[in-house]
Amino acid sequence: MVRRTKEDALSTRRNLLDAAEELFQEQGVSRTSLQEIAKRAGATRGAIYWHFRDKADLFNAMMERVTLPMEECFERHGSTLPRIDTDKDAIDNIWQAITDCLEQISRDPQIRRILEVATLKVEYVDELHAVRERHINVRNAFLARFEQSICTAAQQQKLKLPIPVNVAANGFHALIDGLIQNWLLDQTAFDLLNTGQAMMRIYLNGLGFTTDPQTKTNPHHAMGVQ
Amino acid sequence: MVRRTKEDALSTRRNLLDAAEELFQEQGVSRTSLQEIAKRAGATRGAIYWHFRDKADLFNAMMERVTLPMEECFERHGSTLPRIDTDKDAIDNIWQAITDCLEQISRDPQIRRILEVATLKVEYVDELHAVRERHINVRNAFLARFEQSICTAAQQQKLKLPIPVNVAANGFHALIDGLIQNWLLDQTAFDLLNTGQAMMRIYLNGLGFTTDPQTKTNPHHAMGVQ
DNA sequence: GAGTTTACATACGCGGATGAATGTATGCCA
DNA sequence: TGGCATACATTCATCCGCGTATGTAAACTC
Repeated sequence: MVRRTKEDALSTRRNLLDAAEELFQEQGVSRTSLQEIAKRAGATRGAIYWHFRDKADLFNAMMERVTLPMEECFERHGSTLPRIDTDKDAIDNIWQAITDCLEQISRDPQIRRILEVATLKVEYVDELHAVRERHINVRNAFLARFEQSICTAAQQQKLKLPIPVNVAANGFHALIDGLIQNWLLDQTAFDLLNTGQAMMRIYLNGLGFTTDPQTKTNPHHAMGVQ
Repeated sequence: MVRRTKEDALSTRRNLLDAAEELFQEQGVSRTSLQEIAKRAGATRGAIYWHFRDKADLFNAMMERVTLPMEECFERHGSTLPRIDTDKDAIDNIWQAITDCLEQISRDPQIRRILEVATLKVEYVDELHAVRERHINVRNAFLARFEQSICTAAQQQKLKLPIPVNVAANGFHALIDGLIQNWLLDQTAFDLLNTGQAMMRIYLNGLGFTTDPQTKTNPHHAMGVQ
């Protein structure tokens, strides 16, 4: 084989990650050999070992391609901490961020594939525990964020929460997370975005918040999705 | 090694399943060899191949030890379909069943281990797809059950639901499922039972149901846990 | 108490995956 | 236009796990 230019190398790397994505989804991570990945990418194992240290390194690189855009959702909608004197309702930021996420998952097949791999097709142990830690960190960031928002919103609406705010945050996260995971298990079972918004309304309503029936789907903005 | 009696054989089988449980939890299913399982159980691979066809068969047998007691939770509380003229509130049955489940998970370390393996330490592909199908079936049964209950309860309380009943059921399931999975990810993060009950109250309240603040933890009854 | 079955242990052969070592042809830079 | 680094391909040695075949001694049956 001939030596490639720098752009060719990047494309090779992309092809490897794409092939890994597909094969991981089809057969699971552990049952997929580097040989197979290389073959589908039209390369050899040599290319893999050039771009990545080992399979775990490749896996982590693959995960980067989805965690980044997902985290952007939250940065887009209120990266600053909510303040009581903000014009918009504090709940609204959360609502928008989640809606944004769900839309992205519904629309982008690549994100779907990777999420499916991450939730169903990989064993969270030892050398892949970086992903697990990242998972937990994302969750904690989400919880802290939501606790703040819900606290502020309660003050805005002069509302006494029926349960402690951290419990409310945990529940909200469980709701969204469970919804996504269940949807990944059978993507024809229900509509992710609609059901998700309905769930949020029910839950927030149960907390005592008055949510104006804003089913407004935000007009798509340019996203940095690969 | 000497030939054992029938009871000894059963105990060997139990030991193998116990060892598999532990090792699967520690290193994941795919990275655990039958050799290791046999060694920890104080036996050889011969014993495994006597009791089980292969690793997938062993895995399924291990799962049986938790799916059965969990399914019993629902059979205990209203195995019959809810009727409008039933004395108790239809929601109450669901509440009790979920509470029962959560208690069992909190209490029994074996159930916890197996659930952890099932959600984090295994790849749901090909030969293990029996488990995945069982998962989906359990979910569907749960959904059907909850749809019935919520429908009946709405009539009992003369309530017009804000969202379609199947959407409400999906959301409820996602909430409980997500809660359990998140708790498994970090069991010190929150209290499963209390948070679960709070979540149910919030969600049902959001649907419009009046839930009497019944934090009543049902007195433990004898369970057929293994 | 002889034969059969059970409940394993041991031994064997095989494929396949991994990581490292080595080969190689080209792009790039001075 | 040489020389070095790049971007792989190829080869090699090793190991490990699986399934199966076979051995075996005790339990059970009659």
